[in-house]
Amino acid sequence: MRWIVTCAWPYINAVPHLGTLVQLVSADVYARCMRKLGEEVLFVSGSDEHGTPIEVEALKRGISPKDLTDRMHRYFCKLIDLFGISFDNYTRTESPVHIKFVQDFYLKVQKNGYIFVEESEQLFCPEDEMFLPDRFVEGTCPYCGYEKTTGDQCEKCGRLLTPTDLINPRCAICGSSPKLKKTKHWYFDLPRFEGHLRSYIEKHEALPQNAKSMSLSMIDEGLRSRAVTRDNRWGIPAPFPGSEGKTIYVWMEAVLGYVSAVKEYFERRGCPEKFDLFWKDPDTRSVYFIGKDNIPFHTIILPALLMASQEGYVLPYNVSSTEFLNYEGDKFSKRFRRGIWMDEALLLLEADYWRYYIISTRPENKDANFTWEDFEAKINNELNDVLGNFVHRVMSFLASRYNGIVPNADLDEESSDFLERCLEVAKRSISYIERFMLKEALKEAMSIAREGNRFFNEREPWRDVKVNRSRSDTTLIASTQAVKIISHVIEPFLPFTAEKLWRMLNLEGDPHSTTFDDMRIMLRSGHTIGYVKPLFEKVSAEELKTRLERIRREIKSEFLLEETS
RNA sequence: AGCGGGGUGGGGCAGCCUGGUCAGCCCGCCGGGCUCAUAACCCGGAGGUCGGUGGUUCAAAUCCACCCCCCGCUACCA
Repeated sequence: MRWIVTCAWPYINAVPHLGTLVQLVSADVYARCMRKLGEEVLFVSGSDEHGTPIEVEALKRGISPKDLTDRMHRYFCKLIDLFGISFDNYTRTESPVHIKFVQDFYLKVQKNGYIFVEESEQLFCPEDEMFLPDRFVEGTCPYCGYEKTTGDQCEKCGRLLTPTDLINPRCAICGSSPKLKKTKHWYFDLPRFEGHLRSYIEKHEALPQNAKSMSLSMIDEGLRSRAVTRDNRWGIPAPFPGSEGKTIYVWMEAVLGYVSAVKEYFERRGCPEKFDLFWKDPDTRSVYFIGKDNIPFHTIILPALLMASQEGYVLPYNVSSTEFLNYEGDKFSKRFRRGIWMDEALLLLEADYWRYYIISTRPENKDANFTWEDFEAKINNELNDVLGNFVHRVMSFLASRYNGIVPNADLDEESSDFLERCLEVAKRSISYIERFMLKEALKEAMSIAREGNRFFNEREPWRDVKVNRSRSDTTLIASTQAVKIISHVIEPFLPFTAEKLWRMLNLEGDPHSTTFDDMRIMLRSGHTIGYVKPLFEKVSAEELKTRLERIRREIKSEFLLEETS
């Protein structure tokens, strides 16, 4: 089986916060796990850099959109690397391969008869010389009289609006009053795929229930055609004859990045023919880690586009969507500086602390809440006390009483039962990952350390080492082996910790390229371990908050890591 | 407003599809044990009748109806 693992393309109008990290880490855990199962995996994503918000942001800064996204993309690549997200290709929507792919793709869709043209009237700002998306028109709500509502939905009374409903409409960018102007757009004939989409979704067992029911109810309500083009300047030029000056709507091109990123990967490696093997072979499964807000783009728009191309692309195998991560009971907010941003996080603690927290609070069924108190508790009482301490008590015992050398003894029944249990738990953890239940999988992985602590306690090797040496030999062999098992099982979640364990155990190779099967291989007696050092340290929420405030005060650059590195 | 998801001991969650053997897990709390280990580890205990109301059933957290609260989407924000 081949796998294409992806997550939603981060929109890079600003440095992303921990919410974005949920999708990145989730996808990474899955990709790493699949690799260690010996599967063929391609893990891709990229920066989503077109669209109005970026155009506006660039306008505000007085630079070109390309300059803005060049810089953001570079910075983002750095963050991804520091968080240990193991992309095979992290690209961007400005990639020439992507641009050409999207243009060719839509010409093909048009040739297949799924594109039509229609004229409509839209608000246009003469000052900025651009058509305004609904969100970028402000005005007074005709229902409740709220004066600062936007053109899609009233922020006060919640009623749905169209921008032309607004009293005194204003351009949200410059404040001048927009005029109605005629414009022509190219539409994707989505309703024609209702039947195919319905049967795809109904028959597709792997799709989770939430994605299914939401998508089916949308189809039941009736799908509408969607405009493919926009009047934006910043974006991929629309390829249709007569569409000069228009660009492709960001969402209608960003979802195709999942395909183009694979194409780019193989072209770069000089084997473009492998692209078909990944995207057109029924033995390939594609999985998407996304937030709940964009399920329909992955269960409806993307499959419909793939169908419309008639290229035989494989349809999404699973769309694993999470709810939202909030911050201390509120939404993350850049404006109010509420939340934690990815670069700030790295200045406070190493990536694995965050990876652990992110997965253990992964909002799989309902919104989750980051609180400093919870963060401190999880890091200290679980990561530190359960995992860190188990590893450390075993390794330091081996170092101080055995000179760091794995002793020679046979396993007794109790200790081989223990190792059998560890392997079973490991297997369960892996199977939870395969079923996209990452939170549960991490819990299982941690419970190996829990088993280990119990085993070590019951066997009391500190007593045996004086009076019954051969029994404590056995205890240590089994316990050290459990540490080795942990180094495998934890790798998808905590890759940096897995590396540390690897070096501490003085194993050959690295924990990333060996398969899970290797965890069964016993450490040889006489093997010398590398070094012993606590894996983690405890954190103090108060201290972290103070440090964060200082960082925000002292580092003026928007790119924190560039100034400090 | 419509649609989708959620509401389970002090906190965080699982169970619900396929009704009984489910009230389970982690943290915290209380008591005990141990001393190899980062005052870490192990064992035991207290604490919930599963948002509300009504219904189906021999039996409901689990199915049905209505209601309340939170989140998201509703197609030109991404």
